[in-house]
Amino acid sequence: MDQLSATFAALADPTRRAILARLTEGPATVKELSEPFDISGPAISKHLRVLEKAGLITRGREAQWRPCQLDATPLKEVAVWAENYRRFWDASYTRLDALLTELKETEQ
Amino acid sequence: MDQLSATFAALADPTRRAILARLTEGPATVKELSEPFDISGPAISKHLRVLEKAGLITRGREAQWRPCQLDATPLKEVAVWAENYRRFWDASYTRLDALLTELKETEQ
DNA sequence: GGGTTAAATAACCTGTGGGTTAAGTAAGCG
DNA sequence: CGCTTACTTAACCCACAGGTTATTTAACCC
Repeated sequence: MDQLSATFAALADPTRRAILARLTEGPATVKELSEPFDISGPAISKHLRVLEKAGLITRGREAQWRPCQLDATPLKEVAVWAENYRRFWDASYTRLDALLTELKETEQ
Repeated sequence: MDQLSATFAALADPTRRAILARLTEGPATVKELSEPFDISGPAISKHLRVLEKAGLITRGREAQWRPCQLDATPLKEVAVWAENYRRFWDASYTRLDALLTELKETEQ
């Protein structure tokens, strides 16, 4: 699976997006991250593994804790990818497109 | 499934992203869209249904053709969502964060 | 009407995603 | 050493995603 697909797949789950949001406030342990959800520890571990494989988090080791930290690098790729479609949602670009089309027609 | 999750899930597949890229060049029929891939028609139909449910394409009806058209609106949501993480990948923001932290510490 | 083309639907297979519980690993602590 | 805490791994379940082939629907064309 390519990098971008892995990133999108990781982001498709609300729990994982919530984990990323929490990590914007700073590093956290697995226990802390699991607090807001009523799903089991192993389920959280799996989510973290997906995020780690997608390169969205890095993990440390401090005694019996495995602190997680956000790595937003892949999100830059997402932003860049989405930006390429800006002209298709942006109204001013749409008007520009219409203008260009019109010009092209009058040329012929 | 919420809108954002549906969008990310739709974007997680490379075939579907390729279809969106093709549709930036203008509307296309199902046949035309399936041309570049060596997967069956029904498989393409399923991909299109996913894209349609995510609101990324709209479909018309012209005789026996069902032309597909790009609707990038959900991609704006993606861009906005990703932009919220800009300060975590942008180096200058990182330096700003460091500066703010430093300031906060000297205040105490 | 009969044949052809475009596309969707149905039925099926297989892999994987997200969840569970139970057991294992690893570190702190009395 | 033995107990507790933090976390992972293993084994399992079920739903769904992505693919297939075969069939159906719908429209055009002769």
